[in-house]
Amino acid sequence: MLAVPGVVGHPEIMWKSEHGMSARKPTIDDVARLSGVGRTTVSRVLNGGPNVREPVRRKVLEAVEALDYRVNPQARSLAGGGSRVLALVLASDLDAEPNSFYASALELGAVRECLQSGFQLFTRHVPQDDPAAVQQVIDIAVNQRCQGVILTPPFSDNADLIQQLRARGVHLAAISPGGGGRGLVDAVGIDDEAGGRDIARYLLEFGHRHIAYLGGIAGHLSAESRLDGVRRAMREMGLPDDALTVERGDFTFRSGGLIAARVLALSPRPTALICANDDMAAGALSVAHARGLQVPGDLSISGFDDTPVSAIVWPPLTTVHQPLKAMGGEAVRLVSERITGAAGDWAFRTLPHAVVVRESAGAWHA
Amino acid sequence: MLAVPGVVGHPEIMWKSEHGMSARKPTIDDVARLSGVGRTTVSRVLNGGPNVREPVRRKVLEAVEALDYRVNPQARSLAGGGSRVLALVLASDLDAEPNSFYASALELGAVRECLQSGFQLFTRHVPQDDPAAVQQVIDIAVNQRCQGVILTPPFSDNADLIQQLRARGVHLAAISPGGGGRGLVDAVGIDDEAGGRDIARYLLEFGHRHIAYLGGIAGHLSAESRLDGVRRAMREMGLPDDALTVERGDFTFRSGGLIAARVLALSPRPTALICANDDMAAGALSVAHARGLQVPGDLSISGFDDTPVSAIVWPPLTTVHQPLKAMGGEAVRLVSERITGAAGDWAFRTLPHAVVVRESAGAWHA
DNA sequence: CTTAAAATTGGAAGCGCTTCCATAATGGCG
DNA sequence: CGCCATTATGGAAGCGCTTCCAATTTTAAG
Repeated sequence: MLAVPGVVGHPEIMWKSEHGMSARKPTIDDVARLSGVGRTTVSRVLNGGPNVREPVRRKVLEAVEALDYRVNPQARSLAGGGSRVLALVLASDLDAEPNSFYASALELGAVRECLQSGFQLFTRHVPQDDPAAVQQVIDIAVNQRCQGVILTPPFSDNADLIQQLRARGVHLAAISPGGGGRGLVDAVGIDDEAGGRDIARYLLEFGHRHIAYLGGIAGHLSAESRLDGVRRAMREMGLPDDALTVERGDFTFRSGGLIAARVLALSPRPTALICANDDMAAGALSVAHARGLQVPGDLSISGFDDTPVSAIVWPPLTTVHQPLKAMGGEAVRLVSERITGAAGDWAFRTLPHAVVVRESAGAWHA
Repeated sequence: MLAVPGVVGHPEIMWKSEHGMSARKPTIDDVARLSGVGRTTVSRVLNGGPNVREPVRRKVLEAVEALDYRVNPQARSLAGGGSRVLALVLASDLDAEPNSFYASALELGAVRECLQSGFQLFTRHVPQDDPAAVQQVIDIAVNQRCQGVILTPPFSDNADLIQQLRARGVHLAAISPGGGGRGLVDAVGIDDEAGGRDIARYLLEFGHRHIAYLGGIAGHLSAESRLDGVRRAMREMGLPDDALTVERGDFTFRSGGLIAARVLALSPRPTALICANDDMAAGALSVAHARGLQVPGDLSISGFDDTPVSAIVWPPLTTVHQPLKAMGGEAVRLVSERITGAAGDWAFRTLPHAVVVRESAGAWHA
């Protein structure tokens, strides 16, 4: 290590790196002293402020390097720099396994963007059906002094929650809001209605005429518009309303199986199952296997989301791809723009979806 | 809201809840004023300190309630109360899907425990094969001023990383360390060797005599001892060494399929595949399906971990259950004990595992 | 060369909390 | 009833940073 003039006289700055903890982490004042400028100037350099001449900036940066200095985020936050903390709120049924792949993909995309924009991300799972859920989300945001919160369905549609968070000065972005959150908050999502229409069309082209839709909870508005899309596709193909049977579950593997069993007992038996997400499709697939039905020979099944689940099951699921990572990243960008102060109307960014053809859907044996 | 004596004269405390942000969040001084005690006393109550008389404590708590006061964690941290931030570090191959279920289960358990003990948890995914991984983990810990870090495999075995983090005053706990981390750090895990032995025995009892072990990367020590267990079981059953074929992948679905394909081309063909985790088993299962092999009729397959993947595939996987949530929780407890100051030798808590019998393993057609 | 305007820079005041230390109240005993 | 050991309580000093504002240096006109 260099013999640093400014640091002389502060013997407690030494690092006893061998036997445990260092005596003291370098502070902004250490950097200021070492680079021979004022504390304020260092702060300017660190925060990309204006009015710093190039040679000065370089000197400061060198000192930062030499001392391996890192801004203390807690101090920065206290001093008014903003906590730079964002929370990603995911719904989950407490002890049931969360829809991990969906959540992970969103999180991954969000974290990556946070790294770039210098935010810190917390991911928190909140039991969606809990009546205290709203309060819990607020607690998360307020307790940690989050500057922003990213809401996922069905929280994206909770106008009350949105209102309350905003009243406490928290900036927001929503992922896939349906009617509720739309226009109330910055958001990102795909065109769910088109997604539903596309997958339905794909199936109808194989000639399927009895279709069942395995949906999620009704309050999940974006998933609900997938159903609207399915209905539209059928109408456009001139099919009667009773060609479609609709049943609802809760997006879990288990409920997919339960509903599939119910639907497969119908007569005439549907030849295709359109599921609201991949997990439910996987559940339906298991039931099909258990009954010895060939997929897609006896029964076509489609998923939604294109999470890894769709590739893991057999046969792999034909599904609708959602760019979840990109959605997570975009959500971060949206809140961060709000935090930076950009005003204006609530944005809704629509990202592209696509039907991913694998092997679980096709024509059926006569 | 109550007309609060102490607050009079501070008109800026009002909440303009309608049009956006509140003017100011209540501080500890507001609580002190309202309850008519000193700031220090409030702090004591908030932190469970000694020497506070019951009526005083109650008064303070009432004021907290009335003002909906929350400690500002940033301020507390700055003042020396410790950041109360923990980081859970997970390995992942950057763009490959992380083993989400494994990660989520650990995280869920950890978060739950954190809620109880008042810690804040960050979950961060670090590309394991990156040479800069160690530095990245250190950055996460240092930048956020984490008090503790929970390491998962293969970081649990990285003595260098452990050393460096400790040198910076970060407290640690490791999940499932193998040789490397064992004895260097507080840790929790199952008896992997016994787990491997148990599942191997289960299969051998069906009479399998040609077995392939689909392992993970060799550096993943705890998974490696599962293989030791398998070997031991075979030896105990008097089987020759060449009854076991060992191939390695990287714990992903994809590599499971790749290796399975290779192994199934062997002659004589193994009648059972023991996989190092559920994802690889799922990959192997897909390959079996693709080749028209009956499972378990033609081929038995077993997983490890008992993540939801094992229930989602068909047939559902016989696997070894790891109490992942409990492990996550225990890890938090371990670091938090260190932070609180309990000294002593490094602990290793062994949690119970169990063979979960489902349908992917059994006897084979003669 | 002056002189005002613009660009840099640093001093000082907190942000909300914990903690050290001094002060005040309480209690046990002789 | 006093006196000293406890037990309670509050005052004041920072923790490391951002930011307001005043001071200083440049630069651009005049």
